Amino acid sequence: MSWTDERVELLKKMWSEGQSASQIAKELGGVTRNAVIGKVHRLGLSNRAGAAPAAAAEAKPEPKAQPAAAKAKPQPKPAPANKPEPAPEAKPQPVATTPAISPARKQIIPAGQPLPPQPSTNEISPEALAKVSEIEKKAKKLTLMELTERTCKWPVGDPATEDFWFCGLPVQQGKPYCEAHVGVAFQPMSARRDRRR
DNA sequence: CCCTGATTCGC
DNA sequence: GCGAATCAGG
Repeated sequence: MSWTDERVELLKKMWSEGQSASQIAKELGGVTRNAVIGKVHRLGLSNRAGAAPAAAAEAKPEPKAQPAAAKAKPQPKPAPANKPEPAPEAKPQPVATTPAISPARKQIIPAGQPLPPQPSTNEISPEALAKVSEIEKKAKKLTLMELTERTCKWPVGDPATEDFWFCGLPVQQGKPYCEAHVGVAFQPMSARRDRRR
């Protein structure tokens, strides 16, 4: 595949829209994200200047004044030092509360058996909760089968209803949930204690 | 581990 | 000009 006018145009469009290089590459097909990034640079729009007003104070004193000896090929190649790897220490402890109880559930009585006692909202930080309800609008609303190792597995709604789905947003590394849901699922023990009412 | 963009350099 | 390999960061 070569960079035809239309392909370049699509590239420019998507790039200025904030699409990632990999997304653009997928859309275009026949190219890798590296190719896209390379092209972006050659086109000179690496600064995402597509629509960004940009900060006036763009102090870019980069003289770029490389002495004639530009061919300089330093590459100090620092030695990969060992990683002491801090220490587990104060690791937040997973809270085993049942997620459910989305704001949408309200007072509707589940069609089936009454749900088990739900600790729900009262023990979760308001901030985290707010964050959740906000991103839930953007949720992918996946079905059980659509979940992958990389999609948030946070359930939303009532399983006894049609109004039930899984968040599906990109998960936080290692975790089973997206950032927002990790926020309500995992809490430092202290925070949990303090909230006790 | 997954992803992001940035850079280098042989082709 | 092109883009894989690599780098650097989240």
